[in-house]
Amino acid sequence: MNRPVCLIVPDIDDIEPKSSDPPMTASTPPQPTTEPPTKRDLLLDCAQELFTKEGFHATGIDRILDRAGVAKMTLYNNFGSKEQLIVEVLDRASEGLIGMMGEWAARSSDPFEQVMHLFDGLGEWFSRPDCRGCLLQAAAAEFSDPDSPVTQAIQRHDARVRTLVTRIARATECRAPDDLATQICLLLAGSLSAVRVCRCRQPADAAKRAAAILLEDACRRAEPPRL
Amino acid sequence: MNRPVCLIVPDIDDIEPKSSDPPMTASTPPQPTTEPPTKRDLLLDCAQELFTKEGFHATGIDRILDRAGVAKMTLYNNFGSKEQLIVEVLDRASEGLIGMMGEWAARSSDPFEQVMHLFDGLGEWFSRPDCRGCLLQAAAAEFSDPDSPVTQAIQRHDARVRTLVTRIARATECRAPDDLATQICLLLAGSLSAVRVCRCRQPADAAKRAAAILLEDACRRAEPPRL
DNA sequence: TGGAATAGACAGACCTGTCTAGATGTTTAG
DNA sequence: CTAAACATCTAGACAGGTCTGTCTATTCCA
Repeated sequence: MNRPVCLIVPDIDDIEPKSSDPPMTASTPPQPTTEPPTKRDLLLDCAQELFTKEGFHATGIDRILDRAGVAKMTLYNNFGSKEQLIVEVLDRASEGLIGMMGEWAARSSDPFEQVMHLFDGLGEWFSRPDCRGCLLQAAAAEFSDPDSPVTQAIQRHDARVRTLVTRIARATECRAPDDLATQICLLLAGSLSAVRVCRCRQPADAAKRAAAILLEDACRRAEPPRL
Repeated sequence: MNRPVCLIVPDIDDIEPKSSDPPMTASTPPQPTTEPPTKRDLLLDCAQELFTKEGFHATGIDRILDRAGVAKMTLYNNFGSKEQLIVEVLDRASEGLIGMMGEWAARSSDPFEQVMHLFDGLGEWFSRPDCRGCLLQAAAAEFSDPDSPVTQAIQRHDARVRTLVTRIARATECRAPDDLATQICLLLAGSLSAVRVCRCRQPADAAKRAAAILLEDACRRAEPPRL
C-alpha cells in the first residue's frame, strides 16, 4: 500500500526504453530493428512492466504515461480505455509466453524431451531476478467477473496453453494423452503460482521431475503389462 | 478460502445475519454459538468476502464498512490500517484453510488415503458455486513487495501448507518424502490456480489422479526392485 | 462515569476519462 | 519546390469520483 507516487524513474534501473537484459522473448514482432517503436508499442511495454510489478488495479494510467513519456490522449486514442489496454497487454503477453513455450519444446523432436524442455525453459525464466511469474495468472486473481473482456483474454490464453501441451501429449502416443495434458498443465500452473512466493527456479525443477513420472506412467500404461 | 467462518452476510444480497449455507468450515472458533459476533469479526468476515470477490486493491474501505454496518473509526481502532486488516484477513483465511485440509486428511489414517481425501475435499470446495479459489494465492498475485507484511502472511501460509503435506508424505515412508510433498504442493497450487478459470471441480479431480500416480511411484521406488 | 461505537465532515491524494488548443510532421496538390 | 490539408501527438486543465485516514461531537450501554 502507499506506493511512491509519480514514479518517473523506475525502481533501480533504467530510464531508457532499452530493455537491459537479453529479452528472452520469443515472438517479438519481426521489426527490422533500429526502427523506433510506435507509441502504441511503447505504451504496451510500459503498461506490461508496471502491471507485472505492481498489479492492475494498483497501477494508474498516469504512471504508465509518465513511464512511457506519452500524452494521455495518445493512450485513449489507441486503446479507448484502461480495460482495453489491459486486454491488449494480456493478449500480447500470452502470445509471448506461448511463443517461448513453443521454442522451448522445439529444442527436441521427441515429445517426452519436449515436456522436459518445457520445464527447463520455465526454470531458466524463473532464474531471472526480474521474473514475477505469469501475468495472465495474476490477472485471473485480480479480475473475477466471468463476462469481462479481461477474463476472456485469460481464457484464450488458457486454451492456447492447453492446445500446445495437448499436442505434445498426443505425440507421445500414450493411452490417455488428454488426461496427461491436463496433469502437465496443472504442474505448469502450480510452478507458476509457486514462483511468486519462492522466487527461484525450484518449482520448475520439481515440476519437471513430477512431469517425468507422470509421462512415464502414462506411456507405461499404454503398453501391454509386462510379465 | 472462502471459508465462511462466521459469515454473517450472504452472497449477493445482504443484511440478514443468517448464514445461508452449510458452513463447510473447519475450525470455526469454539464459540458457544448464539453469541453475537464482535464488530471485529464482522469486519473480518465482510472484508474477506469482498476481497475474495473483488480483489484487495479494488475493494475500498467504505465498501467493507457499508457491508458490515460499522463505523469507520471502529475499523481503524481495531486494525489501524487497511494493510493490517488485509494481513489479519489472510491469517484467518490461512488458518481456516489449513484447518479444512487437516480435517479432510483426517478422514483416513492411511497416508495414501489422506492425500486422496485432500483432493476430494478440494473437489467438494470447488463444487460450491461461490468458490473463488484461494485468497492467499490471490494476494500473492496482487502484492509483490517481498518485505510487505502481506507477503509475509502469504509466506506463513505457504509454510503451513508445506508442513501439513510433508507430515503426510513422511508417513508414507517412501524414499524421498520431501520431494513427494513438494510435488503434491505443486498439484495443490495448480488446481487452486486452475479453478479460478474453470470454476468447477475438475482441476481437483485431475490433481488427485496425478497425486495418486506420484505417490505410487514414490512408494514403489522405496521398495527393492522386484525381480 | 467511562469506554466503545456512532455518523459524518474533512483533508489530501489519486483515479479514469474528456476536452482544448497548439505543435509536429507527412502527404498531396498546384 | 511550395503550400495547403491532414493526421498524430503534445501539455495541461478539468470534471466527477473514489481512495485512505483523521477528527469531532454525540449516543449508547455497562
